[in-house]
Amino acid sequence: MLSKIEEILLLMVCKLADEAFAMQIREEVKELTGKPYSIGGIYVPLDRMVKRGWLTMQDLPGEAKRMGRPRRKYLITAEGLRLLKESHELQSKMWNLPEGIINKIMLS
Amino acid sequence: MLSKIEEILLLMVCKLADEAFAMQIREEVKELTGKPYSIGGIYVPLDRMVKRGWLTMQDLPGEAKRMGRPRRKYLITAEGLRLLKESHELQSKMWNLPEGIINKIMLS
DNA sequence: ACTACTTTTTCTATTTTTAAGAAAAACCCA
DNA sequence: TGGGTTTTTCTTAAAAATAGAAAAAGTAGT
Repeated sequence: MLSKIEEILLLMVCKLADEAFAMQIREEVKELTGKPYSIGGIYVPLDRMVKRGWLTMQDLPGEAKRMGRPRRKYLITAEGLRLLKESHELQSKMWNLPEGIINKIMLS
Repeated sequence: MLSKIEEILLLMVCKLADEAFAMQIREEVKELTGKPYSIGGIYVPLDRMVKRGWLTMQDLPGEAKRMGRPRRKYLITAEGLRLLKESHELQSKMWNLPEGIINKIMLS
């Protein structure tokens, strides 16, 4: 099962598409959650997912005009997509509860 | 931020209401996710959430006809409800993406 | 009442993940 | 060339997930 941060990161990679660089992703996560994330908090799970084959990296050496190391673009794999879909389906299932329960939660 | 299992457990406590005993919850989680969970996989996060004030426990000594120790019923607190709501809102926000991206994922 | 059995909880140990950030690498421009 | 900026690599510490043995408490049969 995907962890929370893994799910968020995979989704942000999909969303950013050609702009899916680690620091851009970090920005998106901050915006989404409202909380700043440490550098390791982004790279560590991203790299773990690369190792597992849920993401791939594509080096863009010097191509884009910028400072720093060769930027790495992240791309989601078929397996990554499958897991993300599965995760979303679990959530739909989870929250598919009787009206009364949902109201109790959402009106709290 | 709630972890995946914490969110599921809080939700199952809400759903089961008067039947929110650990082993019942374990059954529900298995049914929801399709995977069996170890005993510790249920009790450890439940107890952690009690310590944090997201759940409370109510002892029902001998009341219900059954074997074993006095059964413990779990109840969600106001703080637990708040976190669950927050978690749901984050998810709605996350998955609120352009149609094209959603399709790419859901049709994979 | 003693014993065997069932159910639920308590407790512990191991592995995995999260989290934070220092240090290194690569590039830019004066 | 040398100082400044950006991105990545690497390391460490804390928290969470996972698995399951052992203990507790009651029941039923003899």
